[in-house]
Amino acid sequence: MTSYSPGETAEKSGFSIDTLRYYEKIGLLSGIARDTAGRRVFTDSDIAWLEMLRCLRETGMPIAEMLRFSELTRGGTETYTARLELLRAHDRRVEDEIARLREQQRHIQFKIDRYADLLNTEKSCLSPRAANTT
Amino acid sequence: MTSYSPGETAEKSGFSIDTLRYYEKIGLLSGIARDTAGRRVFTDSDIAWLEMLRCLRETGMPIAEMLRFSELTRGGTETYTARLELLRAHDRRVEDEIARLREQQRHIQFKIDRYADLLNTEKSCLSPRAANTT
DNA sequence: GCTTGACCTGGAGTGTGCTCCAGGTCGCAC
DNA sequence: GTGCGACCTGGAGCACACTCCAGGTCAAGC
Repeated sequence: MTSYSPGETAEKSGFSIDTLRYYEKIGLLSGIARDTAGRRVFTDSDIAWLEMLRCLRETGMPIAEMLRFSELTRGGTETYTARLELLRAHDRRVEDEIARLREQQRHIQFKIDRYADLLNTEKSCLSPRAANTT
Repeated sequence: MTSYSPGETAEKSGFSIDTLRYYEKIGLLSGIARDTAGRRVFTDSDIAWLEMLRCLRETGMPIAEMLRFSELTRGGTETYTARLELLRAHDRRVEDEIARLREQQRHIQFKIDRYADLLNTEKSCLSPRAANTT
């Protein structure tokens, strides 16, 4: 099992070293090994867990809920159902968020079209003979 | 031209009265009329502008950029190109954000499937004869 | 054995976007 | 003319998720 220094882990995971420390402090990372000098030693499975965290984080899950998920993950088989439900609820929220963004994007694109039209009209006024070339 | 009290405006726009005051203070709303008692009086075009702000806000545009957009809007025809560019850039960011969410959502759904499989396997162990009924 | 650089700790500070509060004003209903 | 509720102001406070800092430790290279 390969092991990684804090610096390597930061680079691989995309979290800063400070964020890694912060995540350990609040309990999102647990059981991180130390070397004789007290420095953190990350494993492949730590990296995998960090990727999971990154995925949840980037889809807008609040830290508090990620904490709940990592507590469940520390539990055994009997927490599978709860974990599944948590992820499914989050998946639905992501779906809703995407739909909301799409909807708002339509409004923005409508505005964009309006401005494009206004600019066109303006151009036509400046050079009237271009008005028919629509 | 219909006019609206702060309370009505809050309800119609979805922003709280405090947020409306805050937006006026920082310059996102300008030229809001007052009645004789000094109370704000909003018009239909204020409401329309608030809808635009809501749209930009909910698609993740930072306040600083919304400020820039409202300054452009206060300018005349000669800012159309700049406004168009700003909106187009934002539209692209929204597009990217949606793509990013979709991509991360795939990872989450992969995890969901894994947990669902694990639960199935577990069930099969408890009642072995169900193992073939895949 | 000394320097260097990566890391350690606890705790304070930061940026963003609101949200709340104290103390006051106004207009209307009773 | 008193009470009430909606609103006003300036400014403080808050939630979130980090990010930075001071002061210190350790291992490796020269």
